[in-house]
Order: sequence, then structure tokens, then C-alpha cells
Amino acid sequence: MKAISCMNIDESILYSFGAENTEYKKRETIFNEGDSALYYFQISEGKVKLNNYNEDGKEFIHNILGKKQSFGEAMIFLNQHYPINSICLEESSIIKLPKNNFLEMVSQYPELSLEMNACFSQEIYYKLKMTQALASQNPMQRLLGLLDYLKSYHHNECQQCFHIEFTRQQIADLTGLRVETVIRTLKKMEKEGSITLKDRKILY
DNA sequence: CCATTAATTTCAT
DNA sequence: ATGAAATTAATGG
Repeated sequence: MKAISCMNIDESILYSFGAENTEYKKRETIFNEGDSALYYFQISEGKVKLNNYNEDGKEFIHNILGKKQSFGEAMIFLNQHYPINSICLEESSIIKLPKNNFLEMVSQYPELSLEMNACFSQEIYYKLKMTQALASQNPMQRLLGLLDYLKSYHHNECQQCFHIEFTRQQIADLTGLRVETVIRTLKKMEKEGSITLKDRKILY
């Protein structure tokens, strides 16, 4: 299956429709839960996490996105507020295109709609798989759900050579597990041969 | 070096 | 078995 990085629109097209580039520092917020969704965002450089905090302050990360990936586009088709926060994990350069300009762009480049449908489909498919995995009490099932989800972003079909570029803490926050549980479960998985741990890298 | 951040272990529950 | 706290390792200036 072709992996789809959602959604990578040529930067020059974005600029021609009035997009602007904003630099963010590490830990800086791009938008907060409750803000109205007014822009399409695409990462030019850097890394962004989408998260929430539960009632006792524990973080849940929905996704971590990198170069050439977009976020917030689903909300553009709704008159809704963001249900999540977006925060930069490192110094990042983000292109943002106002909603109306975005819609104008899509109407002039209808093929973007198709691409976007493909992206949304992919997203929904893996979100469902993640939801299934997260419904399990078993930490290993949760981790496998996340690993499959992440691996789906990349084409390489090779066995255990896909490097998970997240910290243990981030993995914990993505799966709703504690960091110690992640560490312990990863070790168990290595023993069973489902992953490889080299130095401190996780290969799946 | 020192400061910061991440990974792992220890220890109490 | 789990998580908070302490310890150890690595990274960056």
C-alpha cells in the first residue's frame, strides 16, 4: 500500500493563495483547544504535536507530525473549534493559509480534493485501528497499535528496520501508558522478537 | 564542565 | 503489576 503523508501541498501554490510562514520556537503553541479553526497548517520545517490534557492533567498525544505534513484541515470543513492543542516540539516553520483562501485553492485545483479524500481515508482507517488498540487493557496491544500506525506512514516493508523516532515518554503519552510500562513492555517485546532494541533506538 | 532532557532502576503500594 | 521518585546516561552549550 502506498503510504500517504497527509497532506503535502506544493508550497509555491500555498503562497500564491496568500499563505504566510510563521516561525515558532520549541514548546510554542500554534493553537489551543477551543480556538476557532481559521487556517490550514502545513509544516515546512520542524515537528508538532497535537494533544489534550485529561482531568488530572495527564497528557494524551493524538499525533506527532513532521516536515511536509499538515494539520487542522479537517476542521476547515466544519464550523467548529479545535478539540485539541497544537504545540511545537522543536523550532518549526509553519505555513498557514486562511480558510477561505484554502477553499478557493481547492476549487481551482480540484485534484487536491481527491488527494485529501485519500488522506482522510488513510487517517480514519488507522485511527480506527488505534482506537481498537487503545481499548485493550494489554499494554503490548496498545504499543503494537501505535507501531503499526507509525509504520503505515512509510513505505519500507523491511522487517524491523523502521526506526521509531519518539521518546519513551512520547510513546507513553500517545498510548495512555506510563513511561515505565512502556519501557518494560518494549523489553518484553524484544524478548519475544517483535521489535529490536539497538542502543536506545526502537526498530520495528 | 554544568544544565537539561531522556532512559532506566528502585522502591513503596 | 504499577507509578512516583531517585538514579544514571546522553546531549547541548
